[in-house]
Amino acid sequence: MKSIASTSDKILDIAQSLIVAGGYNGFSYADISAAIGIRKASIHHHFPTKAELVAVLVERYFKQAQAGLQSLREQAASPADQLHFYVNYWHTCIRDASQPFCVCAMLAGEMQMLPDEVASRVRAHFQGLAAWLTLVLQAGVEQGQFRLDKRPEEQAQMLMASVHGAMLSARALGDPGLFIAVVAPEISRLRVPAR
Amino acid sequence: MKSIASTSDKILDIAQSLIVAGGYNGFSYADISAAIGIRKASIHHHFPTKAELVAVLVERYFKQAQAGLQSLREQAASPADQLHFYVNYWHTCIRDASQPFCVCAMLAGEMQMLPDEVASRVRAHFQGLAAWLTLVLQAGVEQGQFRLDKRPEEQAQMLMASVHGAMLSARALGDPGLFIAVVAPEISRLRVPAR
DNA sequence: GATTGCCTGCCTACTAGTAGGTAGATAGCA
DNA sequence: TGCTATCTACCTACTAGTAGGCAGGCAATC
Repeated sequence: MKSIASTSDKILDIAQSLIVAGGYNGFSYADISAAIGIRKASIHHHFPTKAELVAVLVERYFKQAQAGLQSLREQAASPADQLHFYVNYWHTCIRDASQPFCVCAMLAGEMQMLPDEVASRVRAHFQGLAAWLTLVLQAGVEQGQFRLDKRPEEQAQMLMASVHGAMLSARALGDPGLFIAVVAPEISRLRVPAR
Repeated sequence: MKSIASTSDKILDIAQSLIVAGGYNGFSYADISAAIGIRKASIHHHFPTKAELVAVLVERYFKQAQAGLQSLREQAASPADQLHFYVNYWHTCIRDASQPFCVCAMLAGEMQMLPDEVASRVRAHFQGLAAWLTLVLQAGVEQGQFRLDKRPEEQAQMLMASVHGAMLSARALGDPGLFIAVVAPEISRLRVPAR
């Protein structure tokens, strides 16, 4: 079960943290090389081109995210809890600076100049996240936990925008607490008043 | 009144559109050079370093934004109208792709690796925008136009996040209409119900 | 059981091209 | 004259990517 990370996994890990810090054009093979103590050419052995590296990276991120969200829906007690766990995941990441930004949110900003194979995967992540949020909101309405002003799909888009915007504000203003301060009220207003 | 744009203005204009497209690391002096038909070295005459160019650019953007928001507060009839005009400005920019993203939102993502003189100005823009939104919301409450769940400063942060997140979603999903679909309901829910 | 050949992972050494930036000449203008 | 804006020509450092080699593992063959 416990296995040491393969070189290609290490490359992806480092690349991911570099992208989170500075985007697609914000890192080079030389940066990765220095970070994991391997020659530049060896990275090309695993990932022939930068576009391919990032495409694989986003694909991996997409799958991890989908799996995580899926298991959240299976395990967390209620739709409200599912939402709570989701935002809390990011709250923790941002607070301890382990991954203070979503890779896909980062790349979404650079969409216009991303290689196609990367751009399409970033788009897929946004669609997947919106779909998950829609399902959770729908379930919450059915169970009488949420009351929405708008259709679940629209409310999901609003929530997703709120999360990504809050990440941006937290980063711009250098205030990790801002993330939860923005997102928490956005969620709690969906809940039907306790009686 | 009508004056042809100076070379340094043209440089800033092009640089701004390039940053909007690809961020700080997404453009080079060569790109600007090609776009306005001037040699690379001539750009260095106007802006010795890239960091300085972008710092001046963000400063200019900050001042333009502040001036625009200020005059909006003086001219627009009501706080609700002021908010309406603000989001409509971006709605138009995004729809006709003239400036489909806020420079500072773009740069905020790259905050960690931005030169200090740029980062501080990006932060200033976020603070300025939040302050403006706070003032508008406060005025709206005083005039009985808005009813807020939270303190105006918090509500302003939520609104700002929503706007930036909506820009990101619109870009990621390639759907300009998504911006207003997300932001409009976020604003209309602040208004007290008509009676 | 040794030999053969292939595969993986990494290496050194290199390429062409681009990055930001500089030095110094020139042309026009006050 | 001196200033401003531009130019040509160049620099160094770095970019993504390539060529070719080499050590070790694995597996089929003799």
